Amino acid sequence: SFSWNIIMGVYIQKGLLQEARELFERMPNKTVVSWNAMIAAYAQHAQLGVALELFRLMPHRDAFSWNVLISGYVQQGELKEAIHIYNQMPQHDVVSATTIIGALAQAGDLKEAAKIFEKMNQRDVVTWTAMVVGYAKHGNLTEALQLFQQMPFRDMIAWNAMISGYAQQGHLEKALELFWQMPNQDVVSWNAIISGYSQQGQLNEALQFFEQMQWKGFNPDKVTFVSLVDACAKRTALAEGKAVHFQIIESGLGSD
RNA sequence: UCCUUGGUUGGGAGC
Repeated sequence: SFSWNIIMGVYIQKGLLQEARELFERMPNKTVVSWNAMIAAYAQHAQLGVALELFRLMPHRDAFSWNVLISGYVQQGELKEAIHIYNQMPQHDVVSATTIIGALAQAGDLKEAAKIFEKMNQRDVVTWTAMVVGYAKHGNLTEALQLFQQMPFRDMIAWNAMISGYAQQGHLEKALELFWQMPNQDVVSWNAIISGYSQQGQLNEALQFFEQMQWKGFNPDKVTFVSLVDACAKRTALAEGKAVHFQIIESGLGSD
């Protein structure tokens, strides 16, 4: 049954829902994972009705089943309905709570997000990061930083989230301070700074950082280049734009 | 212990 699920997963990944469904129907030994995967596929492809129908039909539901459905409603922007399902869930786990926290935070309802956050008995690094991002994206960097500092454990995504928060609000000095403070950077960290400069219209700083990232052996990606092109366009910096364009071709990302 | 759910970086298009 593992192998059936894996093949079904390939269909789903390619967006072949009909094929996945046919396989699902023909599977002699459907497990809860098969059901969950099928429900997730429909939920992510804006077919919540079908997802819900399968959810109701399935013989045994686990936490994944609930979470898959909840995140489907969140992804389709149906926060109210997502919360409604969340409230019907027999036992919330860290994923379901984090999904709702993330959705509330994104919608700007940080009070409600914080309420759930505080009520949770276990939070993990994902939960903390969702809160940090929520505050940062809504301009409350003080609260974001406070939570960030209170985190029991910080992974690279958490660092990047905090850095991006500062960068997006134009606080590049603070962003840089954290950038150099973090244990290791990845391409996302570099991009966060570069796009921050780009959004501020600080093309020279962005280009300087771009060079530096390459000295340090990081490969720029599509996001890096889009940020730079954007910065060049803002300043109508034709020469710089051409230089960046040349590097895009050189990097093999020209067709993206 | 393998298949299904939640957090971080960009311009545009779509929902």
